Amino acid sequence: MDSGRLYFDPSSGNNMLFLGNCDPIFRGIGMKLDLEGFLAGAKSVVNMEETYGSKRRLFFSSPEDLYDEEYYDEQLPEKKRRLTPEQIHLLEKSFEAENKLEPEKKTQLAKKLGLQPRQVAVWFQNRRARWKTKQLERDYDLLKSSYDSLRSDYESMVKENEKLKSEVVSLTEKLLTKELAGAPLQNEKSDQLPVDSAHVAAPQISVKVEDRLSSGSGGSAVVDEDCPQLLDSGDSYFPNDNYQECMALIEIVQSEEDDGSEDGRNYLSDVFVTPEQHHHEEGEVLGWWGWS
DNA sequence: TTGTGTTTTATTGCCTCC
DNA sequence: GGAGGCAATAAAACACAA
Repeated sequence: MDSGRLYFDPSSGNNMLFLGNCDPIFRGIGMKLDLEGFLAGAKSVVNMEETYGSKRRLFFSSPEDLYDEEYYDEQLPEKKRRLTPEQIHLLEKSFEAENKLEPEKKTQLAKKLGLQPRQVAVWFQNRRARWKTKQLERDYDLLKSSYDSLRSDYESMVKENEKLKSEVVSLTEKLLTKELAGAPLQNEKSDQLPVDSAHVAAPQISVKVEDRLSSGSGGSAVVDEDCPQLLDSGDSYFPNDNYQECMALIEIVQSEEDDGSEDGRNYLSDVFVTPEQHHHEEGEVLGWWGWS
């Protein structure tokens, strides 16, 4: 560790290589050498494998070199030196062009920068890692804004839905009130509540027909115990409260209406029915009104 | 000045590909 | 099996507040 490090010597303006602490036998010994000289092929000193890792790197051609005074310096340089802005600029430019290095390009770049090829490789490796991290952040931001937008759409739709539901309830009430006031609605029903279109959006609610028909005056509609089910048993557009409110009104209307109707039917009987009843009720043609 | 957090450079170990 | 890539990590360098 901490061996073969490059640093910039401000006094000479040269990139220098720090050799020391690289091997048990050299531990504690530090030395400097002129990198330019090294790169130019100064042969007496360094025989270095490019690859670090588990391999042992050889710094001296012979043990004698270890004791050669000219390579020592009392003042130990920094262990790690940051690259100069110029070096980084060139590396960045190369990275922009290509984020992976061909071996030739690596050597070429290393020479140009006065660095070891290994340093260039490491720089690219770290640069790729940084790029990846940034890319992940960008992707996260993108997904988050997309999620936020969808969520906001969803929330406004929920609000709109609530609004429409309360509108339905209030209109239903008005309708029933009108009916209670005595206005015959038989002819209006098909206009106001076309069965086909109504199918699309209503919970299925039923009134037991036999109950409705059983007596002249006392026959009250009874809500089927199993009835308050929605077609889609999951999310309801028609909360239980509203449903019960409506059913209470229907009960009143129906008990009023039974007396006078010709066939014992009113438009509400067409409206509130379960699919089961739609099939089971004998002799009765029941419509149904559903919300989707 | 010092403590602390962040960034950069370098190492290690594992994996894949040829 | 060697070369090269990547993830994880160490450690130096740097930035900055107190």
